[in-house]
Amino acid sequence: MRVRFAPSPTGHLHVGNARTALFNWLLARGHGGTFILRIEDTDIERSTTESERGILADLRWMGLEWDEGPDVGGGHGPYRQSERRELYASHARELVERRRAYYCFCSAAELEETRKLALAEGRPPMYSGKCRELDPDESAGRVASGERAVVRFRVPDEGEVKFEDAVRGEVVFSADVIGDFVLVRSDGRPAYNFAVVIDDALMHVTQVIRGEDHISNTPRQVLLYEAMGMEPPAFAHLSLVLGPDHAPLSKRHGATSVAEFRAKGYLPEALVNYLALIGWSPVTEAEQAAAALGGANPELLPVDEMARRFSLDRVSHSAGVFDEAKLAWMNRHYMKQAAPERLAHECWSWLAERGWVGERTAEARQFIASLMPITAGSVDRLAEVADRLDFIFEWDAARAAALVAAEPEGRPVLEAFAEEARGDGLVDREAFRAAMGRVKDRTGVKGKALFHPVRIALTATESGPELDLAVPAIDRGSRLASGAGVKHVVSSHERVVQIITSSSLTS
RNA sequence: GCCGGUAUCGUCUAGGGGUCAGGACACGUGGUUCUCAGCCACGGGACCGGGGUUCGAAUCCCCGUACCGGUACCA
Repeated sequence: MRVRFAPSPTGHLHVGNARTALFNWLLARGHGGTFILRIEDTDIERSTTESERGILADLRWMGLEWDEGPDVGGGHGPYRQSERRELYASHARELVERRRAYYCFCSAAELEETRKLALAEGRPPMYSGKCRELDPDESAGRVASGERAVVRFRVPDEGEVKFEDAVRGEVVFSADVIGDFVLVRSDGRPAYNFAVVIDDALMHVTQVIRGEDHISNTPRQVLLYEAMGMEPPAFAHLSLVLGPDHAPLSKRHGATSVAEFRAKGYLPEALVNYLALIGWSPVTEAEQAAAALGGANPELLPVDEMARRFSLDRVSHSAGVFDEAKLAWMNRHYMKQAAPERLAHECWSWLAERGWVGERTAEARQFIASLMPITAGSVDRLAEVADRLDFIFEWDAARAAALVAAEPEGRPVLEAFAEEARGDGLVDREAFRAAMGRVKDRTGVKGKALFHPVRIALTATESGPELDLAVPAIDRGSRLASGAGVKHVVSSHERVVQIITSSSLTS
C-alpha cells in the first residue's frame, strides 16, 4: 500500500488538510504501507518555499512522518511538481501523438466570452471543442513556430465514467458534462488534473485519499488513466471541515491552521486526537457501553491505537463542524497527562514573553517544572499557564486584598474565619479543616464559595508568593504536596488572621 | 443553470425494519473541609419534510428542501 499527501505550498497547513494528511498517515501506518509527501507547486504565482517549509514543520510537529518526500528522498522522486516538468511534457506529447489530446489556440478572452454566453443561456459552461478537429500536423506546425497553445484532453462525447469511492461507494458521472480540460498550460506548466495523474501513477500510489473538493475532478483523472493505459488507484474522498456556521472553515472563524493552534498552546497529540474524530469514529460499541457505566472516555486514544483501528469504510460521508471547545477539553486532558518537565519546556516561550524566565538553566527548568502541577490541569491551553502563574511572578498584595473586599460573601466568611483562627491558632491542616467546617456552620456559605475568599486572602498575605504555591499543590497530590506545602499553609493562615483582623481589608 | 455529494441531540458521532435511539464535547442543577479551575453525581437535549413499501420505518425506495463541492490556462 502506498498513500500520499499532496499539499500545495500556498499558505499555512489548514486543519482540514492536516486531517487529510492524518487519515492517509493512519491508513499507511495501520497497514505497514508507505506514506509519501508530494509538493504540488505548479502554481508558481502562489507557491512559496516558505510555506513549504511551514507545512513540513507542521506535519512533523503533529508526528506525521513521511517515508518519501522532497527532503527525505525516495525511489520515485522528485517529489516537487516543479521538478517534474519533463515528465509531464513527455506524457503530454505522447497523448497528443495518439490523438487523445490536442493543441488548442483559443485565447483566454475568447474562452471567457463563450463561457459567459453558455452560462447566460443556461448551458453547462464547457469548452466548445473549437480546436478539437484542427489538423494535427498543422497544429504541430503552429506550435513549432512558437504560437502559444494549451494541450487539451479529448473527453469522450458520451458514456459514463464511474469509480469506486472507498467512503461513498460507486460514483457515476456522465462524460457529456465534462468539457475538454487543459492538460498543459500555454507556458508549459501542467494543470492540476494532469500532474496528479502522472505523479500518482509514476509514484505507484495505490489509494488516493483526499478532500471532497476533488470528487468532481476524479472522473477526468479516471479518463486520463484509461487514455494512458494505466490502472487507476482506489479513491476515497473525505468530507470537508466546516466552521460553526457551516461554512468552510476560514480565517473569520478564528484559528484555521495547524500553526495557529500550535501558537495558541495546543499540544500536538490533542490536535491529532481531535482531528481524527471529525468524520471518523474509532469507538467500539463495547467501549461505548462501558463508558455509560462510568468507564474510561472511549475517544481518548493514542495515535498508534488509532492507526491500528483506522479503516476508510468507517469514515463519515458528511461534513463536520470544527469544535474548538472539544479540542480545548482534549488538550486539557493531554496537559494533565504530560510530564511537568515537558510542559515547562512547552510553556517556556509564553513565560519568556512576560519576562519571567530567561536562560534555560537546569535550575530554571526545574523551578518552572515544579510550578506546572499547580496550573496545568486547570487550563485549556499552554498559553493560559502564564495567566495562572501571574500571582507568583507578579505579586501584588494590594490587588488581591481588593478582590477579597469585592467578594459578596467575602467579608462574612473571612470574619468567621478570623474568629476561628483566634481560637486554636490553626496549627495544622486538620485544625484548618475543622475551622472551615465551623465557618461553614456559622455563615451558611458552603462549597467552593466558602473557600474562595479565603484563598484570595491567602494570596493577599505579605509572605510572598512561595507559600501560595503550596496551597493548590496539596490538592493535586503532586510532588509538592508533601511536607513543605503543609508548613507553608500553616504559616499563611497566621498571616491571614493578621490581615483579616487588621485594617487592610477595610475599604 | 448543470453535474456530483451529504442529511441522528447545539457540535462530533454510534446504531439501524420492532432499541428506554447509545457515547463524547458543550450546557443546566447539585456535591466537593484548601483555586470562580478541576473532579464527582444527576439532568435536559436528536433520527430534515412529504409520500410510498411494510403488520411495523428513524432505518429501505421516491420526491422535495437545505447545506457543501465542482462546473478555470487554482489546486
